[in-house]
Amino acid sequence: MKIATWNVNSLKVRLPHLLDWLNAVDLDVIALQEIKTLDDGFPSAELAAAGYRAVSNGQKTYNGVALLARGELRDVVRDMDGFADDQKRVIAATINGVRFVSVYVVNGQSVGSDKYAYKLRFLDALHDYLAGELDRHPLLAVGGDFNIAPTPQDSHDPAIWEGGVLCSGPERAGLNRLLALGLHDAFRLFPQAANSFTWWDYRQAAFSRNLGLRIDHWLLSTPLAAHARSAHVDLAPRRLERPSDHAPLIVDLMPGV
DNA sequence: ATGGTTGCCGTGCAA
Repeated sequence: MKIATWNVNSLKVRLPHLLDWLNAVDLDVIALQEIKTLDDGFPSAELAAAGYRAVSNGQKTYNGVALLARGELRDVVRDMDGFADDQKRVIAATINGVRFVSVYVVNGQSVGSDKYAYKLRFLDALHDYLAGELDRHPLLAVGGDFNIAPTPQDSHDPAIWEGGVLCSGPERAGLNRLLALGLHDAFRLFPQAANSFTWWDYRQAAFSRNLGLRIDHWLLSTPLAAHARSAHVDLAPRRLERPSDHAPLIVDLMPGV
């Protein structure tokens, strides 16, 4: 089973890229973030024609997440129970016996800002939410834009990024608390090239200079991580004209999970 | 040099 997570930065704008990519890469499950569209405007027919069912938790202009699958999506849950939030950042569904979560973690703007405080609260809520999901679903895969680079090697220049938003201690502590639940950063289960990133700022030709961060992740529960056979960033969609600022992260799981 | 790029029913704001 091949799974991917991709922050598309507007599903409307990126739909041609997404459809071409789905055609080129044989994926079973895709977690999308920043779809920036209401469920009403969701391109279900186009995706169905490409062979995918979809569920979404959409919002106008900002945020919004979705899950696509070749198979049936069961027990769909939107948002985190008990965390009051107008922003649509979480959706979960069970596919082929595996529980999937697509999450768009708060960006946080800058350390010490109100949005940063909201990010830390969101991470706390995500911790409690995923603890519950793990209790119910031993096979759990959480994919998304976490807006956190786990270590200094996950930014192109620690001198610039360390301590700032996306690379600060409290954010990393929040991510490490998720891992301490028994989740594993799928990308680091395998040897990877240095300077592997998933996001590059649109400005200053950051992508062509590989000035990026690794902030998109698949977190796998221990029984699921045991079935992972590879993980890689797919740079092809980021190279296209008018791309998302993120590249997809693909994880291959052995059949029969 | 406090810039720069993208997407949004927007004309500033969030990323």
